[in-house]
Amino acid sequence: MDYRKLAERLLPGDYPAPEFYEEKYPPRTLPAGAEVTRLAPSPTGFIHLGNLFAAIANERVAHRSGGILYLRIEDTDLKRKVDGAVEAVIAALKYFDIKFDEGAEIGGDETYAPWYQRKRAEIYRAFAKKLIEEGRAYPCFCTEAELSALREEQTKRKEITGYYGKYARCRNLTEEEIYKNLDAGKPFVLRLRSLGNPENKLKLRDAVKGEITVTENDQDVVILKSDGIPTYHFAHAIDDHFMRTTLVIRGEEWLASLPIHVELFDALGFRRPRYGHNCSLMKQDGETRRKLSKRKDPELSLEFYRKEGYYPRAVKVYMLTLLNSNFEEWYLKNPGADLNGFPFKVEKMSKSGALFDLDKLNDISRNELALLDEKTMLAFLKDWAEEFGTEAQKNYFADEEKMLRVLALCMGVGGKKRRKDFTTASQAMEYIKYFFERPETHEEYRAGKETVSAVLRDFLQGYSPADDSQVWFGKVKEVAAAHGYAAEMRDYKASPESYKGSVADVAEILRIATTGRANTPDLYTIMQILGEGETRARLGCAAEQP
RNA sequence: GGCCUUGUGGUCAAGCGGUUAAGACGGCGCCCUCUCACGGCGCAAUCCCGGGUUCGAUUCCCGGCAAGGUCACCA
Repeated sequence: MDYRKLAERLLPGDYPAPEFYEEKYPPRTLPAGAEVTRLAPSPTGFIHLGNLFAAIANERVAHRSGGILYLRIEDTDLKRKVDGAVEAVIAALKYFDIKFDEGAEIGGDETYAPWYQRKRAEIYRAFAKKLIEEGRAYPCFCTEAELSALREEQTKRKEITGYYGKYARCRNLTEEEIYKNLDAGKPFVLRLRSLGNPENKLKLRDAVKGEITVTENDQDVVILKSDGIPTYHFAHAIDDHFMRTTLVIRGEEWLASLPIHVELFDALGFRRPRYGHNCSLMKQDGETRRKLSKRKDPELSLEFYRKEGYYPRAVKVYMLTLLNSNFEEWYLKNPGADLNGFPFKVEKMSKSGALFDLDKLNDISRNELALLDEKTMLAFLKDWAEEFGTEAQKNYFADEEKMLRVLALCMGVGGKKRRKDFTTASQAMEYIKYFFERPETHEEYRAGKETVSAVLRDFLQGYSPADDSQVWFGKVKEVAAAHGYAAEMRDYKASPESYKGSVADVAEILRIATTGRANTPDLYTIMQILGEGETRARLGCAAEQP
């Protein structure tokens, strides 16, 4: 068969020779050991936790090694295209401090552009044509119906499905048949003529999994779809070669198609990049565990964390603890340290899929928030409230001075120990509500109504905002003693039966009356922040209707 | 079903021929304490199973089993 003639018929016109592209996209001049990694999302605009997981790994590897992280958009499937998606991806990742050195909508060095696969059609066709000329690719005229019939047949006979060996009908079409189909205007795809044999195993080194066994590919996979656009596999080989990627870190779900990629790189005469297949995030679902899914699990969406008001750094810290097992230990020794200072290693990446653990994230989140100073916290909460808060919550920020005092108290700023009362912004806003709004409901008092009223009236009598905390607490003790409660905790513990209760119970009455809650930070400071008028109003109100 | 990957407490995991089998989260208890939070101390809980190899296997080999992934003109 005259392959050159066929190639010209299938992809007419002059295409540059491979050498042209080798020169146009020369090997990068980077220091020894520098890795070039990439993120290659399809432009759906939906970027989730799994994407972030891989993104952090790619970013860390590139930047730890003095290399490059770039963004390539895999827009070969029109159905997946969403307007503004690329900007959304960039913004979402920037939120987690992941920045690209080059790529779509990034600007900078244009040497390896374009970064949209749709704009690279000529390159793919040039190499497809070359493959046809070499007899390594052929047109396939099978219709979708024929293909699914074939698949059905294979399934019924319990054979491996796909287009391969004796099932690859168009692989052995005669020259006449091909031209007859072409003349008839039949649409066609271009398939790889696979030379592989699945009996043959190939041992490869995966950067995260170590030694892996790969079965040779024997599928005549589609490389150019009927619209002349490449499939993922073909575009991957060409793009990662000419963009000079050194390390492809991608999800484990790609491991199954690695044989295809191996054969494609070989057929094209390209040196393969190194691969690292990372595990996916799992979720417990009843008895079994499964990959986090877009439809079922809201926590997969990055939007979920923004809405809840997780501090972005907390999410990143959690991702890093899952990504590198020694990260947690390092971070324990260097709390609040620059995350980029951690010596991230691909080899340290986990080989098995981790169950996503919200408890752990929450713990990390509390710790991260406790690390902030009140100004940073204020800015974070304010931003959150602007976007997701209620009108009332937005108003909390009208008096910044007061908010700063509230935050300082709730975070334990100035005290010996930081407080860790909230894990997210939404929770924090709920938590500090009583500083800004009168409590609508009050938790149950343990004391009886008469006692509550009496205690409150008594306290109100002696209350003076000028008191310091010592004097203030002294007065609480006096009230306690006057109503049959132990003023000193140790007295109460020594003989609980001699008292109605202890100061703690009296403090509880005051606490619930002013905040509505039985548990709050230091009550003295709360009254100071509320001010005399508000404090008296709340206590008085509670005294009348406990 | 074929192929590939993975199996250490409930979760994330360190260890990789000899260890009382780290640590973190969660759970429970105690202490501190005007409540809560913080902090401190402690407890319960783990090497998937069966064969080898070895003086000795959680660690090495083989075989099971289980879980996950994947089998498109989607990426």
